[in-house]
Amino acid sequence: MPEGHSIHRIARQFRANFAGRTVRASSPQGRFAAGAARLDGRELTEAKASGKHLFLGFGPELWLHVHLGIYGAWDFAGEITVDDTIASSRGRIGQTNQHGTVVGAARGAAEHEDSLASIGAPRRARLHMAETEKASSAPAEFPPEPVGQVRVRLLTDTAVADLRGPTVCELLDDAGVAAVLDRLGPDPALDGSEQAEDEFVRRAAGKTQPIAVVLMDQSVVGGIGNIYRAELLFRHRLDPFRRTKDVGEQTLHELWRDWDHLLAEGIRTGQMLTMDGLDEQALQRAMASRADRHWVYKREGLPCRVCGTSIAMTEIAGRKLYWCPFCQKP
DNA sequence: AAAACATGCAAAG
DNA sequence: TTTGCCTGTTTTC
Repeated sequence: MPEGHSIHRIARQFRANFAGRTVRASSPQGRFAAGAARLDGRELTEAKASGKHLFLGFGPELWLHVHLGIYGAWDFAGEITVDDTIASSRGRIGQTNQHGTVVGAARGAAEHEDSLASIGAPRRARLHMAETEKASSAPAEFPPEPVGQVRVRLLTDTAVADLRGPTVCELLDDAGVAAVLDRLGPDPALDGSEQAEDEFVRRAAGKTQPIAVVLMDQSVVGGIGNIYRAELLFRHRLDPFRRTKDVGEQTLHELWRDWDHLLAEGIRTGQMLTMDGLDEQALQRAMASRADRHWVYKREGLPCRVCGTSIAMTEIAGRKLYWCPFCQKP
């Protein structure tokens, strides 16, 4: 279920707790036994994300490539770093100032940094990372017994990471990683350059498919899922069904920059906050209820926050699409 | 408590 | 086009 921000946070977790460590690798479930055997005893050297894809490097020419799909999750335990704004309570989100503006909102790739004030020294804990995150107290024993269908377990002296339910879990060499990255569209959190922005516009601009479909096409731009798609379209008051070639390059550039902004916020907070500038009260409501968290996503039949029109929903390309028929008129 | 649903994707048919 | 993944969350009974 996770969209791009979650995968970047998982990559960061691996950098913080596993990079530079020798790992024991196994497949408690058995379905990745051969792959785990090849990883076993090697050093985890690198962790990066592009779109919804995670790449863990194990020295030269050996990568673990993971895609979580809908059900996938990583569970960390042991001596691990924890983002305390998430914690077990589902968290307080970023400080807001008197204008209701989010303070410290990242504005680009340069600000996607690992060193966040909210992440302290490693401590004994457990951390579930999927589309949402939940921290809890550490299991009594280390390493803990695998729970459920653990495809891969990566274990250091002090930390363990269990992968369950992935759509993709495979080993690649450098060329294999390059091939995957090549078929993926640019990801502003991986590459916030102007070239990446131009690449997105180039990949999108000529398409006759609806903009709602193209935004979720991972070969056009990385990391946008069903929620960010719906919310981006509303934020730009765009008719979801307009052919992408008719959207205009200016708007495509604006969509890229807004995605950069939302993704940076998602990575920073661990939450998909798609309504900027909420006051404290609205923020509390948003945290308490999904229906109060977004402009249109999962708000079918509820009044549009801007014009009061009933939010519409239909299925397009097998996924539910939410939009305001008035604000996002053709 | 049980059922329905989902913030994807790839493989199978 | 359908199925499998294999789980957490939300909704319904």
